[in-house]
Amino acid sequence: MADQYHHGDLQQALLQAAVELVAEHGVHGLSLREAARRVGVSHAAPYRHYADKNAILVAIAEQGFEWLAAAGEAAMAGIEDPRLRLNAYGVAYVCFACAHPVHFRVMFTEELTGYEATAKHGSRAFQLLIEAAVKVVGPTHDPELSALSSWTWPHGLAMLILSRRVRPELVDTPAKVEALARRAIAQLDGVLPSDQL
Amino acid sequence: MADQYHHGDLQQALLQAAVELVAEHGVHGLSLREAARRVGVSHAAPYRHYADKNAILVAIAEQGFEWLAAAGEAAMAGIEDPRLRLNAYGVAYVCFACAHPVHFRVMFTEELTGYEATAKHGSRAFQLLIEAAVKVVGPTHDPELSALSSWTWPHGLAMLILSRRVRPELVDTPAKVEALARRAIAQLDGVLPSDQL
DNA sequence: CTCCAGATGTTGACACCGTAAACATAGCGA
DNA sequence: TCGCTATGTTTACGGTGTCAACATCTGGAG
Repeated sequence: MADQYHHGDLQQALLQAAVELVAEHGVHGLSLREAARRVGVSHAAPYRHYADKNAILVAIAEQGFEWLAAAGEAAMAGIEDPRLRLNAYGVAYVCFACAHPVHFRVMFTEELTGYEATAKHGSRAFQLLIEAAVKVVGPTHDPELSALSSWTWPHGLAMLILSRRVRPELVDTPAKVEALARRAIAQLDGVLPSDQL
Repeated sequence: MADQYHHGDLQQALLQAAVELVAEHGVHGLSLREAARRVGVSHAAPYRHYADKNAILVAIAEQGFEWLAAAGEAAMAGIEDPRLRLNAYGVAYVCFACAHPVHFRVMFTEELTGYEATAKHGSRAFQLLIEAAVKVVGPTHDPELSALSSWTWPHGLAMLILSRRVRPELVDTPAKVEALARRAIAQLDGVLPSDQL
C-alpha cells in the first residue's frame, strides 16, 4: 500500500513543496501544477485540499503566524522585566523572519491581507505584542498604538534584511542576525516608557 | 496622425497602466496583455519597450526610487539641524509609501532585488539617508549601519500600514499618516546620538 | 522629393498555468 | 459484503508570457 493511489499526507506535502517553490521562484512564481508534480500527483489533486492557489498561500501564512507566536512566547519565557520581554520579542521577530523568509514574506503579502484566517492567526501573534507593550507603557493609552511603536523597528529591520538591503555578511548567520537586532534594540531601549504614546 | 498605428508614448502609457493594474490586482496580478488592452494596443506591443514582465516592474521601482529620493530631498530642504533633517526624511518616507503604495511595494518586492537598475536608484535614495545619518552620528562609525538604524522604523511603519496592520482610520488621510509618523519619531528622537552604533 | 532602414505595432503560435467537471479508485462503516 | 465518501485522475477551457514572422510608420541620406 505504499505510494499508490492515495498519497498519505498530501496536504502537508503540498504545503512544504509550495514553500520550497516560493523560496526558489518568489511568491508569484508559485505554481500549483509544479507543486503537484514535485509531490508526484496529478495537477488537479491539490484542489482536493486547497480551494485555490491563494488558499495554499494562506496556509503558509497561518503556519508562519503560529510559529511566530510560538517563537515570541519562547523568547519571552522566563523573563520578568516587561521591557526586557518586549526586547526579547523584537529580537525573536527578526530572527524568525530570517529563519523563515518565505513564511514571513507570505504573511505580509498584500493579496492575502484581509483573509480571515490570516487575520486570526496574525492577531494572535500581535496580541502577544500588545500585552507585552502594555506592561511597559501602562494601560492608559491606546494599546494598539503602543504595540505599534514596538512593532515597527523589528518589522522594518526584518523586511530590509529580506529585501537584501542590509549587507549580506551582516546577516549570514543566525548569530549575526541576533546581534544586529540586539544592537538595534539597544538604541531604542530606555525611550519607550518616556513619553506620551 | 491621431491614434493610428503609432501610439505616441506607449512606454509611459504602459507603465501607468501597469501601476493601475497592480493597484487593482496586486503585484502578481499584473498582466502585460491586460495592460496592452487598456492602452489599446496588441498583446505583444509591450515587448518593443520592455524585455519582459519583470522589466516593467523594474521600471515602476525605478520611478519609485526617484520619487522617494526627490521627496526626501524636498523634506530636508531648508532644515539645518542634522537630527531634524533625519526626522524629516523618515516622515517623508512613510508619507511617500502611503501616497504611492504600488511603487513602494514594487520597490521592495523580492523578485526584483538584485536588478542593477533597481539597486542603482535605490542606492541613491539610500545615499541621502546615509549622508543625513552620518551628520548625526558622526563619521567614525559604519555609515551603512548608522543609516540602517534610521531606516528601520519608517520602513517598518510604512510596511505595516500597507499591509493594513494599522487601523485604517489612523492612516486614511495624508495628514494622519504624517501625524502618526511624527509620533513615532518623537519616541525615538534623542536616543540616536546616545551610544555606540 | 524619394526611398530605404530602423523603430514601432500586429498576428499567430506555443507551452504553461489556474480552475472546473466528469470520472476512477481506495478505504471505512453498516 | 456493499456502498458511501474522501481522495486522486483525466480532460477541457480560457488566460498568460513570450517568441517569430510580418506589417506599417517615420526620419534621414542621397
